[in-house]
Amino acid sequence: MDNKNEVNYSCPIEYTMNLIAGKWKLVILWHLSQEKVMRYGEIKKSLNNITHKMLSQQLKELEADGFIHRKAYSQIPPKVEYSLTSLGESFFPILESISKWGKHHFKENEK
Amino acid sequence: MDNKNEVNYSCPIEYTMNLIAGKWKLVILWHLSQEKVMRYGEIKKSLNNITHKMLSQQLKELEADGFIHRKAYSQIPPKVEYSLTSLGESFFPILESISKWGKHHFKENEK
DNA sequence: CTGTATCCGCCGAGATACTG
DNA sequence: CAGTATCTCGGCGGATACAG
Repeated sequence: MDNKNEVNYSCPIEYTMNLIAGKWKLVILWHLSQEKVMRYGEIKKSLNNITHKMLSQQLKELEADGFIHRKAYSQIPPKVEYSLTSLGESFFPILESISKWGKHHFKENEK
Repeated sequence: MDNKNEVNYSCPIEYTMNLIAGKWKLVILWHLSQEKVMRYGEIKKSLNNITHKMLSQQLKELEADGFIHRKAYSQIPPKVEYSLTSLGESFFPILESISKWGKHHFKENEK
């Protein structure tokens, strides 16, 4: 009897990638891990070419997955602060290894 | 004078993610790092729900980016072996940290 | 067995406008 | 300032067939 009706993750990478795949999530987590607390507008400025819609969408998913915490101040104009949860912080080793790789291999493409 | 006409990678993560984003690439690299040499059919079997088209596409991109090496035997039926290049092997720290994260956090979702 | 080509439905993602 | 809703469209990705 096989588990036909379940998603069968053949490996942990597949499992993880289904949580963080996409161009933006890890980048957002990375900035939050550096700055600790960031407002919506700050996050937007730190990313290239991300649209308003995409960013709110990604933030919502990250929050739903329990990776980030959202604190809204009830005021006009609104102010919202984002920060990593402890689960979000558990990505730090991944973020570091990717950042390290990027730094190393990006240099070779610079003029 | 700002570099307006260039893609401005605000951080190394963004740079790297544009190379390996997507659900499949890291999974493929991971299996190759474990098995060293795999035939097309072996890779396909090791992945869940990937279609023929998607796999050839991903393999082609990985080869174009210099992450994997492709060795074709001129025979009928054909035989093709894929393996990591040294650049591909440089992803190992990333793969390891993701695998480690997945193993740890996947357990908590098992029954 | 491995790879390419074509057709096509669906949804990711941009643009825009509106709300509190 | 932060977020939602609607409309729209290109292209991702599945199914299928064909080639070597």
